[in-house]
Parts: sequence; C-alpha cells; structure tokens
Amino acid sequence: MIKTRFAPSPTGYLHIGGLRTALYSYLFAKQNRGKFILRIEDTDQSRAVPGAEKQLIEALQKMGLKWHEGPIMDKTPSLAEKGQNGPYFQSKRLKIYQEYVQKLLANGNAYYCFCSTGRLADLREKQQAEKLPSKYDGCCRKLTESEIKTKLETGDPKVIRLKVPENREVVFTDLIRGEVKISSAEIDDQVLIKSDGYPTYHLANVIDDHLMNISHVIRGEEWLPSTPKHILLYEFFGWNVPRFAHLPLLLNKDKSKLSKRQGDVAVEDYLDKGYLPEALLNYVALLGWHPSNNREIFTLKQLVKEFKLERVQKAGAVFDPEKLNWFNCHYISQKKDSELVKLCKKFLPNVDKKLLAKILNVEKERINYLSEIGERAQLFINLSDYDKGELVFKKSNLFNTKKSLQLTLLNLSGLKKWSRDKIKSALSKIVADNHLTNGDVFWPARVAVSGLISSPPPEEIMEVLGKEESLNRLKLAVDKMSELS
RNA sequence: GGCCUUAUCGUCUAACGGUCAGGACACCAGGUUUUCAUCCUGGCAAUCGGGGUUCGAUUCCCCGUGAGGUCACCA
Repeated sequence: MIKTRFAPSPTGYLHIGGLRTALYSYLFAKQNRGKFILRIEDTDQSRAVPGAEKQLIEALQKMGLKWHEGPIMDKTPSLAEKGQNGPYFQSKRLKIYQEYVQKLLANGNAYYCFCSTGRLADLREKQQAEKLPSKYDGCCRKLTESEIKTKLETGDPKVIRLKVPENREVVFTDLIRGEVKISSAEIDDQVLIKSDGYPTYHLANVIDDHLMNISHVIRGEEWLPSTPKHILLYEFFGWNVPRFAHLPLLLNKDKSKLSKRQGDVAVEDYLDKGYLPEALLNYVALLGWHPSNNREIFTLKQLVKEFKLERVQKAGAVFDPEKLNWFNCHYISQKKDSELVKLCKKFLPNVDKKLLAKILNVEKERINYLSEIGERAQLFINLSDYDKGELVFKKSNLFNTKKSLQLTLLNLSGLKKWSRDKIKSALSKIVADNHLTNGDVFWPARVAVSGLISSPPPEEIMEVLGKEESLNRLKLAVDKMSELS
C-alpha cells in the first residue's frame, strides 16, 4: 500500500513550497489508490506559534487536499483527529520517542551527551576558523558507564546523540535524483533527544514514518543532506527504509530559496487576496513537473491522473507571480457570476448581491485577483469626483462632445428596454444619423457615466447602473458641458 | 570552506542519440474595439564552457565553471 504524508511544522502559515510538497504527495498517493496523511511536527517549543496548526489545517482544507489520517477541524474549539495511527501531533507522542530511543541506547547506537552549549559553540567556532567542517567531536562517546550514571543522577543537562558508525558509506536511491552516496565521515552525531526531552526532527520523523507505515517520503531538497542520518536510524531500529523523493526547491527571482523576504509565500495571503485554489494548485503543480505534451490547464482530478513522479524536475524552479496571475485570470473568467458573488462578498460587504453579480459579469475579465473588485466596483456605486469637462474635452472638441451627449441623453431617455444591446444600438444609431464617429459618441458617454479615463464600455456600465442612474449621470455631464461653453 | 544537488529562451518547461530545438508566461509589433481589458495574428528570445564516445550529441561519460542546498538541542 502506497502511503505518503505531509508533515509541516506549524510556524504560522502554509508556505507555497509546502503546498507543492503536499500536492505532489497527495497526487502520488491518490493515483496509486494509496493514502495521504497529515502529521504536525511541533517538536520545537521555542518556535511554537499559538493557533498555527489550526491555520495550517484550514489552509490545506481550503485548497481541497483531503487527507485520510490526521488532525481534523472539529466543531468544538479543540482539534480532533482521525486515523488509526495517531496521535498526529508529535508533541503528543513524546512517550513513544522516549521508548524507542531507549532501544538505541541499549544497542549502543546512541549515547548521552552532557556537553554544554557553550562548549559546542566554541568547538564550532574553532572548526570554522580552521576551515574544517563543523561537527561534534564525539567527546561524550568516551564516557564510562559509571561517569554517565553519576551525571544522570546529578541531573546535569543532557541530550542523546546518534552514534554514527565509522567508515560506512550510506547509499540510497532517490526517486528523483537517482543514487546518492554519502560517507559516514560526513555525518554528524546528530542530537536525537533535546535537553527539554523533546525529540529532534530526525528522530521523530523516522519513528513516525515507520509507525504510520509511510512508504514514500516526498519532501523538499533541503532534506537531502540529512537523509543518511535517517537511513542509519531505520537500520538501527531494524526497519524497512521507505522510498525517498526529494523535490527541487522553489526559488525567488534571484534563485535563492523562496522566502518571505522577497514577496508573498503564505498560501493564506494569496487566498485572502482572492486567488482561487484551483489556480494556485494548477500553477504550483507546474513548478517542477510537466507532462510530455503542451497542456497546462489541469484540475486537481486531472492532475491525479496525469502527474508522474518520475517526470519531476531536478533543478529548482523560480516562482513567478505573473504566471500565477495568468492562471488566476483564466479560472476567474471561467467561474459563474453567482459563484464569484459568494467569493467577492467579503470585498464589498455593503453591496447588494444582485448588483454585485452584474458588476462581476462586466469586470471579471479585467481582474487578476478577486480583491481588485473592491476598487473596480466603485464606479458603479458612486460617480467618482472628476472634472468631466476636462476628461471629455481631451478627446474631442467641445461642440461635438456637448452635442453628442445631448443626443445620447435624448435618445436613451426614450429607450423602452434597458439592456446593453439596446443601448449599444441606440448609440450606434446616433453615430449613423448624425455623421459622427464612434469616438464622438461612445467615448463621451463612457466618460460621463464612469468618470474614468478607462473603464468598461458605456453600454455595459449603463446596463448595470440602470436607466435612472445612467440618465442622471449623463445629465450631469451635459450640464457640465454647458457650464464650459 | 567540507559535503550534497543541479544546469534548454528573462521565467516555467517539451524534445526513443537524428526536430527549422516546440509550447506557455512576460515582452514587442500589427489587427479587432469608443478607452482599458479580452480576443486574433505575427515577432524577439535558449541547449554554460572544454574534452571525449558516436556516422551524428540538448540527450551518454569525464573535467571545469556557475547556481543552489546543507553543515543547530529549527524544521
């Protein structure tokens, strides 16, 4: 049974790179009729952010990535879980780690270390000065049993370290990168249990992946150098080693690891701005993976079918917000007005739903993300402060402008049915009957009702505005013209 | 610095060892249009360098070079 997991640490938000990792893990499990689980790696008390788990889970849910096991949002304020292999919060599994690390200790695969953080810092400094790789020097490996016993009894601060064997070559086959070899001389005696009794990532991750029957570990490339430590742990425990797939990193424009410094990286932020989950998913799927044909538009369901782990790129991919916008645009214009209304309500809470639907119908092809509607809708709500005379005057001469506005007002007043088609033909008729150009008629009309240099076409605006308001605005413009002449 | 990973247009990428090196985003030009946007048409633009292997390398191998990651009681 194929089983994958997404195992984020709750640091405050869902990183866009995390989203892609979760997506690929989900896709791989799903297409193999396997299971996808969510586990929260909250073993660092010092970096704990209150409420972060909840936010993370919510974001993942909004994105539509469903997991078979893991924490779930319950109706009660506390977080519940589903699945047979819980708990799915590492902070609730401390006993398990303690129990397993005892086995390591008993078999001589781990040892207590009482070195102070001060000594370790000095050591590192010295090694760096001599340009040596910084590694623990194995000082506490030499402690005798009685020495250890005394130190434990006196309650000195202690950690437990991995005893990395000498002269070993750790080899594994990464599903994306192929064979990777690392000499044990390069591997540090990693701390497994911290002095506060919590496990480090390395220990907890290996134990949980085993206990939760994870078959494929799909994670970011930053984990590649520490994979040998994990493999050593699997061996010491006598467990099967899962398959590894290390994904290429997501990059900033300057090719460094995608970070908050250089733009939005929180999925929540994109969601709040009105990026659609399907657009985010589609774009992020293509960062590091591509089918052999030219297709680019995929729903989540289609991705489950088409995605191939073997086709995942090896090199990092620059995150390009422009292309994300293009996807988002695409998905927005595909959406029904009624659905968009629901999604946009929060940006315009005081606007009537019916009106909002009409506005969206006109504006949806002009926006990159939904929150833009807040500003774009203003022209339908209030005629903006503008010098109408100035705007109209720029385009054509005063006489024609005034004349065309008067004709427009007159003709539209007599219109029985108020629809964009009728309005447009009425305007066209004015052009034809009076030997005017489209520019003479449409432009002033559009400016008169929008108050803006650029806007949707006049007939579309007027249809949304309704007859009364449209005529009022036209009249206002005519009056302004009279003042000027 | 050690170790690891990596390398096709500006960006995301396609190409059984044989293609005029293809597509998308962005950009530019033209067209449609009353403006903006949309839309249509066209254009610009890439195999990091050097050696091999081969009749033939983007593709396989080696060496450089560049880029990134990682070297914590963070994940």
